[in-house]
Amino acid sequence: MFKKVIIAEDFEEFNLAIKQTLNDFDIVNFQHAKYCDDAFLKIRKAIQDNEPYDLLISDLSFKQDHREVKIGSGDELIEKVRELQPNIKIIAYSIEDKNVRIKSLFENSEINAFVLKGRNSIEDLKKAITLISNSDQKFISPEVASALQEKGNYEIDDVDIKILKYLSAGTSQDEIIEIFKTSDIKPNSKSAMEKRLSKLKDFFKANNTIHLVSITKDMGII
Amino acid sequence: MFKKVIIAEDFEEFNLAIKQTLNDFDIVNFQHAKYCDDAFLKIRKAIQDNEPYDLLISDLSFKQDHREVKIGSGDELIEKVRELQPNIKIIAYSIEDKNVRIKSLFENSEINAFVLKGRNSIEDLKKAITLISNSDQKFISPEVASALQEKGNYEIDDVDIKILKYLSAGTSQDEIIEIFKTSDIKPNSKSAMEKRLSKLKDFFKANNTIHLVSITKDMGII
DNA sequence: TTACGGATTACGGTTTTCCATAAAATACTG
DNA sequence: CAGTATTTTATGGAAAACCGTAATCCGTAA
Repeated sequence: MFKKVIIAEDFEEFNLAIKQTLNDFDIVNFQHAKYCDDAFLKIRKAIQDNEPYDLLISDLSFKQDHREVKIGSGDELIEKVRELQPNIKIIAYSIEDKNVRIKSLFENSEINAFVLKGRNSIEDLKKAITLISNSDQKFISPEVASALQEKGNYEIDDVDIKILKYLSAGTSQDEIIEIFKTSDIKPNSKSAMEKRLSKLKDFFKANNTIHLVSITKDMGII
Repeated sequence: MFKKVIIAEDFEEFNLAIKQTLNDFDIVNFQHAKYCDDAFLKIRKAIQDNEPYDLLISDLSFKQDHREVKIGSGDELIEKVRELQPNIKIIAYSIEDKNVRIKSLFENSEINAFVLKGRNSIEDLKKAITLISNSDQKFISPEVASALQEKGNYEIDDVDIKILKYLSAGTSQDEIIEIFKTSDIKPNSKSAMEKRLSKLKDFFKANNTIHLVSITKDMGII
């Protein structure tokens, strides 16, 4: 079982629930941080002190407030932590239920478990901790387990995202082309723009551009 | 102080936190429901039994799952409850931070308090309960207090919202007109549609329709 | 009834987007 | 180097959206 745990979570309620869960496991050596930055610093300090954490439980989205932060999301935190301390076990604990993001967490950051916040999340959290503490198995909440089976990704690149963001900000296609030309972004013809949009609409099964922006907004990719 | 409380909240973690808060007030007679439908039924039954609740603490957004529901959101629940039992005190307890929705809750459903879930929500919840239990004052979490000072009422009606929703779902203007004609929604000409959209774009300062949908999505109107 | 005003609808021209095809540029291969 | 893909750009016509103006409908009041 885990000996030293760090929690990154901004909401009081979830912190409370996680603490109680850890108590049930007789884990007493844990700390929590309400900001990703704090969590990261603590993890780094623990390594320096030769008393590293062996489990990170992290939320994905953090509310912005007055404080300036370097790491603004759990995704970033997880990525950095995985890099800093490859052997730490990581549980993502979030309301996020978009397949793309969940899959990316498992593939790119090699998280050990994904627990979906919801009507049965505490139970799931317990299962996840039990499972990953003594094995290298992965845990994922059943409601979103299908995320991992998703096949085939055509990769969406930076330029795609840029286009979508400009569109959602009210920029016309022609204007975007102009912007791309002046900032020297490579494919910048009318045709290229149209082809890209067509691909995106195809990929996201969108009827038209409005629909496309709407979908990608919902998915949180813009 | 309140004698009998009902909680409508689907997440375990928040339920736990609310319960602890009520304990601090020595309120022991409370029940919670994970679905709006259940909460409504309990409130109605309590009235019939002549033992009505005197406080409702309700979340605004509820996760959808396999179960079919009549009341899908806290907004609806609150509206119906206010109608059924005008004297009940209502606390909306939500992550929602869009001014429009908060303002509408105070104005249309006359909620007594709005507590924003976040880094200090338990404290706010306590303040809200204390304040509204013995007076008719309103409470609102400071982070969103500005919502009430917003001026300029919208003349945006149901049809506007319908149009925006259809647009964001990928329906073309012509298709929407067809739908309106078959469902007998009153202004259903091409011109009317265009004029409406033009008004909306003007009002929201949107460059084009994509922008309009994007803005209204961000504001939580659709 | 008639006259007026507001709301709705109809119409026409312009712009933007959409889509298919072809030309040009670039990369890849033997 | 020639020849063949692949990618990027160009072109033109169709559809959709945009925008101003004019005609029509409809309720109200003189």
